Amino acid sequence: MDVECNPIFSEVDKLISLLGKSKLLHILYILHLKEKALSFSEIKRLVDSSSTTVSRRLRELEDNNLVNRTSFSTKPVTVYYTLTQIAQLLAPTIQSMYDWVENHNLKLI
Amino acid sequence: MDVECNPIFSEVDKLISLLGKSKLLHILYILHLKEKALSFSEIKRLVDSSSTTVSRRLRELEDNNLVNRTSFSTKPVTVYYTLTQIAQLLAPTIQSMYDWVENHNLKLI
DNA sequence: GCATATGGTTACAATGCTGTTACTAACTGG
DNA sequence: CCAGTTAGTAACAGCATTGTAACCATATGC
Repeated sequence: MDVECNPIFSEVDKLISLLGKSKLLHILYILHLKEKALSFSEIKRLVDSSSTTVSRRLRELEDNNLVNRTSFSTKPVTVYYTLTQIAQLLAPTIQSMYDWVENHNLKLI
Repeated sequence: MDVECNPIFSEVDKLISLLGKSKLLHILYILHLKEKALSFSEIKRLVDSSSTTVSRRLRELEDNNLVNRTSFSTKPVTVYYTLTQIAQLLAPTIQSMYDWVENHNLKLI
């Protein structure tokens, strides 16, 4: 076992710390469900959060290669976000978390 | 979608906040892998953490019905922890998180 | 000129979480 | 009596995260 020596455990720590940030999981889930590129304002509306939070989360997701950011020179500018290939492989895991919550009506503290 | 109105989303928030606490996911994972009851000190050793942290996490897991706590009147007293049935249903999700990290050698920030 | 829309950033105070240290209590063995 | 084992708890300082409010630039419509 040797948690302290196994690099997998510290990498999982980073992942769960990232996923635990407010709204981040919902952003990934919504991008997965919609199966298309979403703009900043669409994401902001769908997760019902402030610009600050959405901006912070999208930046962190991009830094970790979990979302692609593409900006188009429309007027005004629009920026679209999609899941990266690696994030799409994580999507079933995220989905199963939502399913678990839904199927066993919990009362977590 | 309506994240703000959907009770599933706020329940998932609670779940991910819980899972995000330090060492908590590792405790669940180890209890899943070992497939048997583990004592406080075994858990402490396996996840390589302080009494304080292990104590806090086990208490939170118990409060959320994710672990069973059973104490035996040996001398000195021993306390054993196991996954609840509902936690066992979450175990594949947790396993898939570890697998994802292992299979796509990441460099998360 | 002014409001609105897009997509953000900055600063700040409050809250929450973390690790460390010290401590408890019951019991055994020497 | 003293050390060691089991299973924790209490207090505290420091760090991280959060939400709020204000602000920025660019461009269109009236």
